[in-house]
Amino acid sequence: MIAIESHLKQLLMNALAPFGLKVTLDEIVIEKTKDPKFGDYATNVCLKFAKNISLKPIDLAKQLINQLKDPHLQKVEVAGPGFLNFFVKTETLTAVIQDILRLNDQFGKSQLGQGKRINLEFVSANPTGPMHVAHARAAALGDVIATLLTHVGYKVTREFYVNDAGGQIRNLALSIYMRYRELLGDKVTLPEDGYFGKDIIEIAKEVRHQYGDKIVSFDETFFKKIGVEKQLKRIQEDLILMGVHFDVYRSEQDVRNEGHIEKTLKKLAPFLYQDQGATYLKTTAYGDDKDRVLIKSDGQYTYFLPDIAYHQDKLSRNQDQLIDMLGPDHHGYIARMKAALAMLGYPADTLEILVMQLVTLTENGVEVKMSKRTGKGITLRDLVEEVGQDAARYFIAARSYHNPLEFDLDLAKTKTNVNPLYYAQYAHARLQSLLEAGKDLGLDSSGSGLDSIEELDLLKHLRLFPQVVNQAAQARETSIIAQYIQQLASYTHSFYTIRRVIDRDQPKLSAARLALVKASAQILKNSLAIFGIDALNKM
RNA sequence: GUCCCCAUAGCUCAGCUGGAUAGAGCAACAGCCUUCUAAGCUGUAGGUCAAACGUUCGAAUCGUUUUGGGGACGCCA
Repeated sequence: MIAIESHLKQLLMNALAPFGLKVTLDEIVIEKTKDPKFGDYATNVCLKFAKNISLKPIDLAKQLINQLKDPHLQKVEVAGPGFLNFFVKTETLTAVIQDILRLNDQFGKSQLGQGKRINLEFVSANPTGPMHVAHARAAALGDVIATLLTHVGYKVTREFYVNDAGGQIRNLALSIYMRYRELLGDKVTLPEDGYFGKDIIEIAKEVRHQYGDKIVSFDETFFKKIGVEKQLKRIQEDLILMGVHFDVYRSEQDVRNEGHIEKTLKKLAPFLYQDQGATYLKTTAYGDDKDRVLIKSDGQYTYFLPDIAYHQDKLSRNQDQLIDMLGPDHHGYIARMKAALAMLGYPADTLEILVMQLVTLTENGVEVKMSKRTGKGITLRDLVEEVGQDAARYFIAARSYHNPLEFDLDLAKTKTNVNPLYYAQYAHARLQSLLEAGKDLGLDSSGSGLDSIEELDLLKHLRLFPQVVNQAAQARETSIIAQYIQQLASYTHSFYTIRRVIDRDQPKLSAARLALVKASAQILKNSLAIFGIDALNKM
């Protein structure tokens, strides 16, 4: 299959040269037309560059058109104020069918990333309690972005940072201990910043079951270890519910124990200073709006210092680029972490931070804040149990991460056309049933005889898939794939309804249409696979 | 006060490396099943792209300002 956009760009670049216009490929914009009367593709180069050589756009277009002879083009027209409209030969458009049928699930993949290693850190929920809907969003998005990057040739490591050190974990340990004492009949006062959830009582019960009543004093290390283990296990169970797998769980405590902090401090030495007993990092030297404390006056580290050490640790594990996915409350953190990495000598684009916006849930048009079961905030588990893994993943990843997400629970549960995931699945199931019913007719992948609007729309859209995947990966925008899927499903349903595929009086045309059906089904499958969703053969 | 995100149809959202008449789904209305899955299709209606100014042959898209909404600004993590 010829990549028509780049082909046309090349053609235009060569054609413009004799006019004294030196234009790079990147400066030439080829766009898909909205209206078939403008052909298949259009360019605005004449509008853009005519004035450089003191011509009217329309005159340049008229002269240029004679240079634009090409075997793939049926004709080229000048339109409007100076657009060039390209009408592509049908044979060129149908060539995509053969490519898809040859490459199957490889169609759409590329080597754009050239094997570059990307470490994508996401979720990293604190092991102090159950994961909530915000974590669900991070989990689904991160996982789909990772798949997307893998598709375009990056080597991706999915990483979860376990915040198992620091004050909050001490609070967790203390909370479990107090609940444990409580079980033994003691009157206790829970720590002010403690954790009061039912999960803590459960853990205390398990501790008592396992160790009996013999623990008399607060052994911080012991309770931390127990607490983190239990909570992390729960988190991992939840991630499985979401269909998310991490390659690396990296413990903050390990990062600390392995001496990364000391090493990092040493490297940062030129940028450190003391003030009122605290150690500051001069992040303002690299664009932050104020300097940040690394070591508090009581000798404890802030969160920031181990986190710098952690980023250094990730990079030392042979990673070319880091991507962090964070919630909106962390946006202030971007400048300081980038500053720190710059001080450590890394190029500015080493760290990329995706700031994800908030999630709200609605039911019957009303925002749902509390879980019906627990009366607390809605957990990831509540969400998956309510709508299922596929819908949860699709609804989350179908929206751009940088906009707030309104998750409509009713919609995700609806098994009708209202639900975009069902719409796409239904399209796939219908195509599969055609292939089943028409398997005696064979497939004609040459595409000869396909010339209706419905067929051409579908063909043009199928051709776009590889570049859509690349574009989505580069923008880290899974929503672009969802848009593509909805459009593909729409073209598929129109084609299905309007053109009869299996017609035994016209076996040649049927075979050609079946090949198109097979190709379309394959791309529906490939695109859903990016979301980690299996296409359904029957519904 | 500073910073980040956002504002497009009644609702949920696309479109934003500037381009021809601003799109989709839902909701509303009118049609389409004796033949491949009606969980579908076709059509009608619905808009001051928050506002103003600017850049441009051309602005929903770029810039400035204003308004409105959400969030962040710790020796918390």
